[in-house]
Amino acid sequence: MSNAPGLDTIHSFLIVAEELNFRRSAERLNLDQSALTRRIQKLEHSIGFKLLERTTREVALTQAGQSFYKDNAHLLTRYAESIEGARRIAEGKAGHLRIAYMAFAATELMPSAVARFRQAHPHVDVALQYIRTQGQKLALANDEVDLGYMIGPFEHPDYNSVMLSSETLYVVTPLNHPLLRKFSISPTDLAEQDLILGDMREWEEYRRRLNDLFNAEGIELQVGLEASNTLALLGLVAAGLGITVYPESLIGFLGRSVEVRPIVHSQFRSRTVLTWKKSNHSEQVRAFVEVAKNLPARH
Amino acid sequence: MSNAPGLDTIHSFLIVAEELNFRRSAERLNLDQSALTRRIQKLEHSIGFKLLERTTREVALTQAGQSFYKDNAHLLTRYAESIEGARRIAEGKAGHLRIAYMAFAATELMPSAVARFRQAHPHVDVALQYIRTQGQKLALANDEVDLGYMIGPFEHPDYNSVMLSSETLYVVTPLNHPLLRKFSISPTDLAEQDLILGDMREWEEYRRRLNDLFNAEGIELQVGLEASNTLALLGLVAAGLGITVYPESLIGFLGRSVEVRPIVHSQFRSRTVLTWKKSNHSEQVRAFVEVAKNLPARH
DNA sequence: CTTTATTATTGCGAGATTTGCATCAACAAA
DNA sequence: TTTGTTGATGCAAATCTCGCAATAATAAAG
Repeated sequence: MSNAPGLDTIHSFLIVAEELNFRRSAERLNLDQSALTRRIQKLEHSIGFKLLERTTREVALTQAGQSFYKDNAHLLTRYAESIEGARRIAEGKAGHLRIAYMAFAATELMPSAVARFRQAHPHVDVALQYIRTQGQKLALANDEVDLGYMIGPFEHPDYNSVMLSSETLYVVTPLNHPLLRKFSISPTDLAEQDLILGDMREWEEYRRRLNDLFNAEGIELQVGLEASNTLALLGLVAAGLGITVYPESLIGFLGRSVEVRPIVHSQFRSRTVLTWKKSNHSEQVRAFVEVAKNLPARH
Repeated sequence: MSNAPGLDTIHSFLIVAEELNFRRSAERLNLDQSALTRRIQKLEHSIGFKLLERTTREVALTQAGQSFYKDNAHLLTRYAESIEGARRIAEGKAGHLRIAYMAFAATELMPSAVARFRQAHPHVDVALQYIRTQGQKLALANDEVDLGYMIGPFEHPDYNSVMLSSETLYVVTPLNHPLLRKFSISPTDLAEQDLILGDMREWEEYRRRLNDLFNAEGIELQVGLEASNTLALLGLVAAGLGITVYPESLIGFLGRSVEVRPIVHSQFRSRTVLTWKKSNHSEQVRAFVEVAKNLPARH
């Protein structure tokens, strides 16, 4: 039993079983007729019984040969299909991809990348999941997602990450707010203002980052109110209870009840990175990152 | 594409995919570890992409490798099963057999052979078909049946046949018939008797044979009446309208309303042969013939 | 930090396998 | 009888495969 036949040998038998003629079969196989004869002989020897009944003038399938043919007729096709399926995955044209995203990537960065990726790789099924930055780090570690759009920067020896955007932060104020007299705002202008921010549980990383930024400038944030969603937050701002700070990608979605002004300061930016495990060698990940990095700049 | 892998190579990959360790896999395969490495390398080269991601310390399946594994996990099992199925047929332990029989084989010869054959080859399904001798010759020629129990002898260059029985012929008479005074009958005793036989359409070959036998003795048959089935025939005999001739195998089935006497003459016998096409190399046929030839003599 | 142990890979020569060419034996058709 | 076609076989060259030994990478242990 040590000598299992090759797929080519099985293929040879299938051809002979169809042609019932060694010379023609050998021709189809681009093989010498004697070699073909020997392949069949060896195959028969390896399984222990005759598959073909042959005289010098005629070749016929034995009953066992018929059964063997019927059972293995599609073996090669199946094998070829298994290769094609695997190849599509290897080339990143199939398989699946689980992508996590946080709020700031939800409006522009993630959708446009996913749209373009799906166009290029229609056979890859993409699963999207809203997870906040901290949760994404756990999800990545546990291999629950393949990629995460998170607030950056993020440096870690086990992960790769590329910075996809560094957006200007904007101050969001009620209409007719005093700050609007200036066309652009500096961080120090916000020192005395009441801030309305998302609460810690929901806006964790963003709050942390903002704190760091202001502290670096020697400014202590005065958070007067908290809300857990954007709509509530905007309502409070519009009502004149304070101001808030949002990255550029979101301000296009704000209503007309508030005004915005950019914060002019090289450090006051919101950075979004795309992160994945270094040990994740999936070709789909590579392909997606490629797409995400090279998105055409939005006017 | 000319280098299709061997089944052993595929097997090797499956093992490695399970073990995720070349050394252990090589051990399971009774193969040097370097040879295993090369098999996998060659396999990957033949399909054009990597199946395994390996460092010197760890082996992991690529996504493509996972897909390839899943698709081919049962390839070897299926192949092994295809061999087993074919082997059973090759050994005559499976497959199918179509057997035709005529009346004289129906009571003893065919049933006992079939019974014994099915016991030895339970996986062969046997299809039985009542066909008269002439019809069997057509059925065999058209490959509609594999074997035929027919009235013999039958000689033909394209067919094999073995004689299974040569039975004494018996005269069947009404009770108290004059012929019963003799314990055994000679053919000439029948010269003046009224005979009742099966009609030509239903009893074709038997009638032909009987005619030949009597003619060879210079006796012209006087067929007084014809019937198309045995029961009607016996009824006519019992009613005293004539006598008839049956082979030994049937007289045990006759009722008590008639008497029988053997015909003592070396040529006056009914021969039953089992016939099959020489071109039919089915192992089941061979096996059945073997069984049929070597049936234990009945009592 | 060094040593040790374990891993997969690579170089190489011996042996086995496969191939193509030439030839043969069987047999059908002319 | 001749001719042509079939599958099988002898043989030598090319190719492939294997096992042994050595190597490089790296994790674990001292």
